[in-house]
Formats: sequence, structure tokens, C-alpha cells
Amino acid sequence: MSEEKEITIYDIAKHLNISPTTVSRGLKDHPTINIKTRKKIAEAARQLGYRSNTFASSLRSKRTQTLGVIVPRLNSSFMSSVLAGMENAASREGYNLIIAQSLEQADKEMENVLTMFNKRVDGLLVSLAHSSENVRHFDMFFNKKIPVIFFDRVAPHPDSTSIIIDNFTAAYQVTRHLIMQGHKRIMHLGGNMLLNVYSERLRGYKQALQDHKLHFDEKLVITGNLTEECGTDTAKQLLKLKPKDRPEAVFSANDTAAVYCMIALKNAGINIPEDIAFAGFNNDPISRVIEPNLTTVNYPGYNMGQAAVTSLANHLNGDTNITNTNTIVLRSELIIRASSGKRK
Amino acid sequence: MSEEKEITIYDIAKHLNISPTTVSRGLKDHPTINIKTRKKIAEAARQLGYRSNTFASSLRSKRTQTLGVIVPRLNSSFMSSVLAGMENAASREGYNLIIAQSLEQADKEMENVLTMFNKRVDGLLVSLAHSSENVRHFDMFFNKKIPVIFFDRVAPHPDSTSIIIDNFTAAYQVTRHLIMQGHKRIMHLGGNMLLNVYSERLRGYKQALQDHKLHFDEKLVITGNLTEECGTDTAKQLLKLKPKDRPEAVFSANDTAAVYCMIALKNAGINIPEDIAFAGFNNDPISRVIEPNLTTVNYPGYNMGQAAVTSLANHLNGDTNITNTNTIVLRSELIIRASSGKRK
DNA sequence: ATAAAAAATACAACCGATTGTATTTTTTAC
DNA sequence: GTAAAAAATACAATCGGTTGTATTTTTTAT
Repeated sequence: MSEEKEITIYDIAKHLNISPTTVSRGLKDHPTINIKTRKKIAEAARQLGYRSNTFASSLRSKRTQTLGVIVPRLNSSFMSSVLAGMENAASREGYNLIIAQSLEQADKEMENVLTMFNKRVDGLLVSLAHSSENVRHFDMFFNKKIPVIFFDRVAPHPDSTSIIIDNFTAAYQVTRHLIMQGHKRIMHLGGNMLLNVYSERLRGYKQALQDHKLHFDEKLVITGNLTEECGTDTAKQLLKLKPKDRPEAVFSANDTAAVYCMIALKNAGINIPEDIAFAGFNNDPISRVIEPNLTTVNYPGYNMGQAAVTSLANHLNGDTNITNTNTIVLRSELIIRASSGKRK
Repeated sequence: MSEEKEITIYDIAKHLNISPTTVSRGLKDHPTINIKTRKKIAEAARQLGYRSNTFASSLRSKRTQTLGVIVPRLNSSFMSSVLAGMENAASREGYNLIIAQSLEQADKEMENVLTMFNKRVDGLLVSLAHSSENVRHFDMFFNKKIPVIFFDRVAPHPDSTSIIIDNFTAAYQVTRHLIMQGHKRIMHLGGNMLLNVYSERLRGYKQALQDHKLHFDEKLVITGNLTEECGTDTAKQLLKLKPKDRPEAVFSANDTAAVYCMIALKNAGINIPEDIAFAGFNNDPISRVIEPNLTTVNYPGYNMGQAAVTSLANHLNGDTNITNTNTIVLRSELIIRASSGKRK
């Protein structure tokens, strides 16, 4: 049963004493091949353990049944959900995923794009790196009309579709919720404002303040990289202030920073939410472990991954044409937990 | 700038008036090609908008520069670290990753194996599904001498290498630590004992008890799927017992179950570690958020991913021969935190 | 200056399937 | 029975790199 050598159509041809052409056509049920011959070929193929060589055939055809995925980092709770959803949909649609990470670096992202291009992926799914200031490195895809879908961290481009949540509205709702809970001086801890996700959240925050006649104070907006350290540092800043100068609530653009900020404040004896309320973004697992549990926005990563791949696959199958679709907005939801409770 | 026709090495050759062979070798920095020629080729390639045709290349070289990865689930903290490490190493070694998840189902795993086989991956990296009772479905790889590396959830096989941590010793250390803290009746919350990782941890637990002259009580071993729910359920069981019958400490085979068990117990007014101490496994982010912080074992996922890919790549490059390597054991470490403190 | 060694480049076969065209075989029509 | 039409099969070029070996060019040694 051990097969040392790869079986080719030539082996089948020799075995049946017919030509390779007939075998090739027979294997794909070409109508000019006698039906009895086709049966014999199929039988021989199975018997000999033949498997088609996709490279040889792809040399001509164009499709690889492979999708490229480029993400900033693989190891975040959100991204791993996205990938799980993508893999699930891809598997269902008969595609494979080639995955690469940009590590937030624009040059690595460019490199990844090139690799995907050379690998002849049928389509590309991208969440942009921090340092990607434009999307010109995707032009090779656009020029060749290979579909590109941006998700989460997107950039507007006429030839591509974006899949996002409504960050503006989500942030608006978070902020409004905090306001409704009686908090007036609300701080926003945001990310890199060059990225749509963070700038939109800031915009939602501002709009909510304005709509509720609250003064927008520039000093209450801090931007950082939203890591653990960033959260801890923010806590340090807060602790330097006199208690009465401290904001009454903090709306962080992600859960990680919120949680580590909370931990540091709690260690300093500050009560949450009585002294300072908190809200985050993403609905990471840690948001349900921190005490008090963190109010946050559920970010449908799994669905986003599925949606992205499904759209792409439909486009490639010709079922729908994605070039007419500019943006797909997924539903997110505010999850209210104890951290955003009322003031004492 | 729009390129209708694909540029090939023949076009570059003609353009520079040299042979296609030289172009081919020049493009991959073959040392026998003059460095000035290489530069000229690279320049011409960029100018003409050349992209390598991987099909043609794979057809001839029989190598796809692609590694297959099959994991139970993509969206866990540990697995996403592993993948990040794998991607990092793969990128460095010039390989791409095709990733699929088995969702813990043996039949899905078999399907994935077949896909990877037909995609002609150069090697396979696998963490086994819960329900995989044997590894016969990998025989097509073994027969063809395509290297397979198992990591984390492994099965012994003469033709493959396993990359693991020393689960036995790690569990031994956790248990010993709990004993040293003064805990005597220690419960073990374990996973599917058909999997090496969980059976080894149980073994380490037992051995530590024995070495410290503690009686092993079968009733103190519970097995489950180690999910949040499993943790919560375990807490319910514990709460049903009379306080004096409760174990003094719980050693859970992962952090998720430990943390959710702790949360449920805390909600019921039980103090940790004064009433019951806890220790987990994996060093998930949640272990540093739960209060008290969870004593656990740091599981070097990122390193494991890197090590797996690096070994595979070295083997494929012929640098080392992996068939002589049975097992690679990575260092793990006990991380002592407050949850395993002394009894009141 | 010349032979030997090393470096650089070229030749040509090859990987395995596809496809337009040619050839052979079978069927149909008269 | 024979020519024309239809069906079935075969030939040979092709896709675009790769690679062992041969050839040419350059460098080194004597």
C-alpha cells in the first residue's frame, strides 16, 4: 500500500494502453470520450491511487481556491475569533486560507501582499497595520481585479469592500450610557487616530457629549497603544490628580487597557464604579473576569470573519458582484455590566 | 501601468539578453550568479512587473513552500500564540501557512488532512482533536515521507516528532507547591484522559501526592471539557458538599475552568485561597485578572509554534533530520500567585 | 605566457496536465 | 460496398520555472 512514486495521467495511460490526452479528458468527463473508456479510466485512477496535480493544472487555469489573510497580529482574542470564523466559512465554501501577520508594520504588510500576490490567491482579506498610511501597496491586486476585502481596520478604496462595525454609533452608545448613569466628566482612552476604528470611536464619544450638552475637554482624551502597560500608565496619571480633578468615568477603546487601568486603580484603593466608572470595547474574555465586570461593546469577530469570506466567495463564484458593495456593517451591541454603575 | 500579459523569466531573459536559467537563479540569489547580474535581474523584474508563478515552480521543484497547520480551535489564547509563533518562524524561513481547524472532531480532522495532502504541503503541523483516537489518517503522509510534527496534543508515532512541554513534571510541581502551602486534600480537575496532555498532568498530580505520603482519592479527580461551564459546574458540585468535606485546594488542568470555578465560589461567599486554594494551567490572560491572581503554569505557546516550524523547516532544508528526533520538550514554569496561598 | 582552477552563464530536459489539431475508428447514408 | 459524416482517440506544443551538466569566461598559480 506504500506509494513511493506519484501516479500521473501518464501512468494511467500506460496502464490502460491509451493516450494521456484521453485520460485527461476522461477524468473530467469530457463528452468526446467514450463513456466506457471514462469508466475504465476512473477505475484505474482509483486503483493506482492517482491524485491530480493541482500545480500542473493551475499552470493554465487561474484559480487556486486559496484566500490570503493579512492581519496585524494573530494572537489577540478578537483576531483569533475572526480567523476561526473565516476558516469556518472558507472550509464550507471550498477555499483554503493562507494567513500572514504584519506585526503592525507597513513594510511587513507590503511583503505579505507580495507573497499573496505571487501565491496567486483568488482574493485577499486584510485588516490594516497601524503604520499603513495608504493602501497603494494593494494596487497590484486592484490592477488585476483580484478582489480585496478590508475588515475592521479599513481604508476607503473604490475597488474594495469594507466590513466593519459602526464604531461611531457603538462609541456613542457607550458614552451615552455613561452619561445616563450620571457621569459627567468622561475620559476617553483612545488608540491611533489614523485608524478608522479609533477615530470613529472618538467621534462617537464627542457627539454623545455634545448631544447631551456636555463640554468636550481635550485634556480628557488620551491616546496610546492600548496595551496593558498603556492601561497601567493611564492609571498612574489618574492617581497623580487630586481626587476631585479625576474624571468620573473612563471609556477605553479596548478592554485590555480598561482592565489593566482598573486593576492599578483598585490596587490604589479606588472603588469602581463608585469613584470612577469604566467602559471598554471588544468584549474580551478578561472583561468578564475583572471585578466589577466591564461594560463593553460586543465585537462580532467570528461573524466578521465569516461575513468577509462569504462575501468574497460569493463574488468569486459570480453569485454576487462585490464591486458594487462599498461597505458591510455588522451589528455590535453594548453590554452593560457592573463597571459602569452609578456614582456614589 | 496596467499589465495585460504576465511577465515570465523568459521576458526578463530576453530583455537583458541572458538565459532564462540565469534569471531563475538570479532571482533566488543563487551564489553562482554574479552579484551584479543579480542586481540587474532584480531591477528588470521590478521594472517589468514580474511575479513568480508558483505553480510552475512547484510543479518542477515538487515543493510548495507551504506548511499545513491543523488545530482543534483557532480561537483560544494558547492557540493564537502558537500560530503567531508559527507564522513568525514560517515567514522567516520562507514558508506560508495553510491553517485549518478540526473543531475537536476526528472526521473534520481527517478531511483537513486530505486537503493538506492534495494541496501538497511540504510538511504538516498538528495538534490533535479530542475525538481522534488514532493517527492512522496521517498514514498518507507517513507513507510518502512527508514530515508531520505533532505539538501539544500529540500521539506517539515512529515517523513523527512531538513538541510538548513536560506536563508530568509541571503538574508535579503545581501539586507539590499546593502541598507545600499546607493543602492536603487536593482536587484535580482534568480533561479528556485519552489526550497526553491531560493524562500526563494527572500522572504528575498522583506522583506528587504519593511522594508526599498523601492518599490518592479517586473521588477527588473530576474530568470534564474544561470550559467555562465546566468550571461553573464544578463549583456547584463543591458547594453541594459540606464545608468540611470540601477539598482544600483545586488543581485545574486549565485556567479557564479554574477561573470560572473561582468566580462561582466567590459569588457563594467562599474565600480564595483561605477556604479553597486554586492552581490552573496555561497562564492565560484571565489568570492575571481574576482575584486573587491564579497560580498557573506558563505554557510557551509562541515558542512552541516557532520551535515546531523551525524544526520542520530545518528538516526540509536538510539541515537536520527530524526522523531521528522523537520528542522536543520545551521549558515551562510554575508561576506562583495569590490563589494558592496558605490556608487560614 | 599558459595551464589549471574557479566563477559565471547557457543548454536542454523535465515537472504533469491541457488543448488545438490531426489521425484513426466507427457509424450512417445512399 | 463505398464515400461522407460523426465519434473517438492520439499527437505534440504549451504553461513557466527548475536543475544537472556542459560550456564559456574570468581568475589564479606557476
